[in-house]
Amino acid sequence: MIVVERVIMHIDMNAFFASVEQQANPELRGRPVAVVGGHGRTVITTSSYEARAKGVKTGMAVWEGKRICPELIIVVGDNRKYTHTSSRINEIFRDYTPEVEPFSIDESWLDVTASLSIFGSAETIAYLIKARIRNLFGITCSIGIAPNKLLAKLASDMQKPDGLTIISPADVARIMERLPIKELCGIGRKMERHLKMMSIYTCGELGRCDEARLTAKFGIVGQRLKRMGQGLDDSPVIPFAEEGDVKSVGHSRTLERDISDPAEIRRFLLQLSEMVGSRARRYNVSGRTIHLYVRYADFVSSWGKQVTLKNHINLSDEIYRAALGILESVELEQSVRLLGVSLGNLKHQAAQLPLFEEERKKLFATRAMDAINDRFGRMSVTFGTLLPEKEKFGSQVIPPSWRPEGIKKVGA
DNA sequence: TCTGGGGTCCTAGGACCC
DNA sequence: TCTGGGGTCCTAGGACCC
Repeated sequence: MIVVERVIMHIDMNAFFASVEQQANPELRGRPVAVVGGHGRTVITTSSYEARAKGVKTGMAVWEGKRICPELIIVVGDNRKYTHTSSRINEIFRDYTPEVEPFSIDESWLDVTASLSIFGSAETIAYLIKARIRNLFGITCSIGIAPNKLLAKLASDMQKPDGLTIISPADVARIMERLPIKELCGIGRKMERHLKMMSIYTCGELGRCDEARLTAKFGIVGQRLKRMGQGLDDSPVIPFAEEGDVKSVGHSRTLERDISDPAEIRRFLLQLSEMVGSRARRYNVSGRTIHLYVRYADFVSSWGKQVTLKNHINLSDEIYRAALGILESVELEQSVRLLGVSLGNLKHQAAQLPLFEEERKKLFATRAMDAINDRFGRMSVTFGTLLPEKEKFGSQVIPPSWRPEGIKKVGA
C-alpha cells in the first residue's frame, strides 16, 4: 500500500462579521467595531482588530465593551450579508479543489493533495486564495497548511491576521513538544483541567502518556487524545454535499427581561415554535422529538426536557403544543431568562397531501404564510397572539456555526 | 449594567421486548 | 416460581466547537 502524504489547508476569515461590515461601510474602516445581536441582552459576536487591540472580546456584554473602549462602534449584525459572503468565498475555494469542508461560517478545510500537480504548491494556492478574497471582499484570512485537519487548524491560528503558516511533517514533533494542550481543537476548559490534574500540560506529554491511563479516565476518547498529542489525525475532509444528515433544528432566545407571567412565557414559546417550524418546513424536514430548554433568572440554573412523539411533525402549532406540554409538566422555580425549542429525530418530509380537508387547509395556509415570510422577511405574517412581541425579535446575528447552504442534507 | 445562539457527539441509566 | 442477557429506544446531562 502506498501512503500518500496529505496536504490539508485550513482557512479562517479574520474577524469575519466585523470585516464584512467595515467593507460595506467605509466609515467603519480602521476603527474599533463590534458586531452584536439585535435585541436587549446581547453580547459582542465579533469585533474588529482595532477593537481587539483595546481589549474588546467576543462574548462581552456591550456595555463592558463600551467601558473598555469608549469609541467602540456598535453594529447590529446582518446575517444575509455574512451568509452571502461566506457562500461566495467557499465557491472560490472550490476552484482549487472539490474537497472543501466548511467548519463554520468563517472557516473551511481544503484537501489540496490532488491539486498540487496543477497549481504547483499549497503555498501558491494559499496566496491565490488570499488575493482573490482580498480583492473581491476586502477581507483578510489566516491560512494553515499541514498534513492533517488538526494541525492545519492549529497552523491557521498561529498567525493572525492575514497569516500563512506551514507545518511540514518534519516539524510536527518539535512543534507539539512544548505546545500547551488547550491549543488543540477538541480540548476545552474541562478537558484541560482533567489533563492537568494528571500532570499533562503539553502535547508532548499527552502524546507520550500511557494510553491505558487515558482510556481509564476518558473512555474511548483516550485513544484519540493520545494521537492528538502526537499531532496525528486521520479524519478526512468531507465535502459539504457528502456530509451526513442534519440531526436537529432549534432556536433559543434570551428574553429582553426575565419573565414569570405564564401567558407571556407561552407567547414566547409559540414564537420560538414558529421559528423552528418554519425553518423545518423550509428544509422539508419533520421531527419526532421536541426539546424544551429553560434558563432561569439567576443564569446558572436551567433544565431541559424532551418528549418523543409517535409521528413526525413540523407544523408550528404542533411543535408548540408538544413544547407547552413539557412546560406545563414542570413547576417553574424562578422567572425565566431564556427559552429554547428544538426539533430532533428528523426525517425528510413525505411530499403528500393530508387526507382530510381540514388538514389540507391548514397545510396550505401554513405554506402561504411561509412563502410571504420568505419573501418579505421573517414574522411579516404570524399568529395573532404574537403580534405584540414582533418588535422584540429584531435583526438576528447568526452564530458562527451556521453552514453556508443552511442545512445539511437529510436522508429519506 | 453582567454573561448569545446554533449545533454535534458521548455516556449513563431505565423501560421494554425477546 | 426463578432465572440471564442482549438489543433498542428513550431521557438527561455534559463537553466541545464556532
